[in-house]
Amino acid sequence: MDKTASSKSTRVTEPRQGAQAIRRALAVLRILAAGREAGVPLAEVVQATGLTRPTVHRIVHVLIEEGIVERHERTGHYAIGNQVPELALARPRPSRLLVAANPSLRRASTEIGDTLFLTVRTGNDTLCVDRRIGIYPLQVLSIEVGARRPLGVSSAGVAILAAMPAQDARKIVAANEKRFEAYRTDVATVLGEVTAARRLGYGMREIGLVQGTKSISTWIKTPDGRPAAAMTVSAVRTRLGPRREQEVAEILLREARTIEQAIRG
Amino acid sequence: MDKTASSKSTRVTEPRQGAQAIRRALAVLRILAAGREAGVPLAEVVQATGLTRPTVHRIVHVLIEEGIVERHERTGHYAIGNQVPELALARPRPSRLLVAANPSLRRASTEIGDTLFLTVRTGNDTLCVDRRIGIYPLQVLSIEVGARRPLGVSSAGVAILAAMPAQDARKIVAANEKRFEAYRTDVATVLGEVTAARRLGYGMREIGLVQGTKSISTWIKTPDGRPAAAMTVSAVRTRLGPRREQEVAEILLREARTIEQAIRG
DNA sequence: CCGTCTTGTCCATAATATGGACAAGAACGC
DNA sequence: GCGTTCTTGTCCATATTATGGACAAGACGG
Repeated sequence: MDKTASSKSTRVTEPRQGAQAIRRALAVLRILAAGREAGVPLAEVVQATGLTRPTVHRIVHVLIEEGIVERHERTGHYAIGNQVPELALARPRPSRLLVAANPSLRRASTEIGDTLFLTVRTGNDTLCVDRRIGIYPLQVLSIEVGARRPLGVSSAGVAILAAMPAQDARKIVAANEKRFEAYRTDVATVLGEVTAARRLGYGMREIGLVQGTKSISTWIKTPDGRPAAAMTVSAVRTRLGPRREQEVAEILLREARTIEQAIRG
Repeated sequence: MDKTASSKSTRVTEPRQGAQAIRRALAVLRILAAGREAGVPLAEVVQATGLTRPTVHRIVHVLIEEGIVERHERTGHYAIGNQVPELALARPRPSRLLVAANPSLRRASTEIGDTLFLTVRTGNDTLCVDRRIGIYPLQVLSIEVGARRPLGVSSAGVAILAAMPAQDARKIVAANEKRFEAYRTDVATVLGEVTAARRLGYGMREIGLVQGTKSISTWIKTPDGRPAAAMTVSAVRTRLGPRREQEVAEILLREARTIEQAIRG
């Protein structure tokens, strides 16, 4: 009687059934989360999840009745509702990672002077959870705390993918395929960047999500060896020439290792 | 063609179908949220939701796979997972209410000197969203930000119930019946307290949830007239005799009206 | 080693969620 | 005004999905 394999040590559990609807609702929520305050039109949720329109419509409206989703009067777009942060209050804030990373972020921000981001992996997305503004007058500020994107479209996402087994990374990238076009990229490009990052030891994007910017990201692994987060510097491209790229990468790598020690404690 | 009534002005929409499983999953989540960090054993979720054990088990484990729920190694209890605050980041923090209430809380805290709470209604629960510690050496601190309880078991809950149409209040109290016994109260007691609060103009509990304490709560209504929150003072009973109860209630009532003005803006 | 907890699993069955097809608005052009 | 092309919303027969009774397997205690 060994059907779903064991379930103790290995992480091969996924396929529990009898809850399609719940999984779908969560998939919808994650897409809505990517839309932040502004929210997302129904059609986009349909496209991003691959569900049919009636299904998404039904799910979204039930979630509205439950207070989990809100609808913007003006645009008709759907967004994460009040009740989500209310549920979140059940957990201790700030998280372990944020506490562990705080000194490193402060140190690196002072040393580097450009904008620093701390980004976590959540499912198939990256999520910006902290941001430090540097002292230089020209800062890349367009990415805010809470910003969520498919893994692979930012340098942080590339770094995180590079730090996991190639097969897992491929699976995630494939799962995000439908969402890539909105960011003007595709599976092949992303996989190429991931391979490059593996070779370099850190993630890099010559063309940041913001026009004219460049980003460098190092991954941060949990004690079990899986990448959980990334530390990123973004700056106008001209401020990150080859020599400085090297310098910045070294600082980021050093602090990433420090954070890894700190979460172990 | 008037089936589900209109849908524009009136708030009678509720009964959308085709999503039983999603609603159930959310009901489970709300119970887990009440368990905060410590979480809740399966049996208690079963009891509180009225669902069958196999159903709760299935739901909870799917939510674990999805990262929405976590399980405590030690106790086996289930709790709200990482991904919930991550979804919550999609919303602007702090909320409008928190911003609007801030000056009032500061003022009242200085004037009164005992612990002040701001509590919101969320579904059939109250949820503590802010707390101010006063200057007196003996403070009621056992209720923390994030604490969640069935509407009706705290003075804040009684105040909120008192401020809504009697019929709505009765419906909520009835829905919470199963959860009351854990707080050593029942439907009749709660309804009695609600009636008393309506007469007084504020909620009051001679026997607070903490032994030997007394609490006074005023409700805060949104512009549409529905109570959304409550402002509470808790203190050791001896510090809240009839004369001081009157004083404190007046301050709370004054600040509640101020907050109502502020959220209108 | 047996009773009494708890949590976990199975599977036939009924009920639920599904999605194709159609409808109803909204925004635009002319 | 009237077609055109968007978007979102609804219906309902159908098969897929979630359900829960019954049984199993640990964990604890005496």
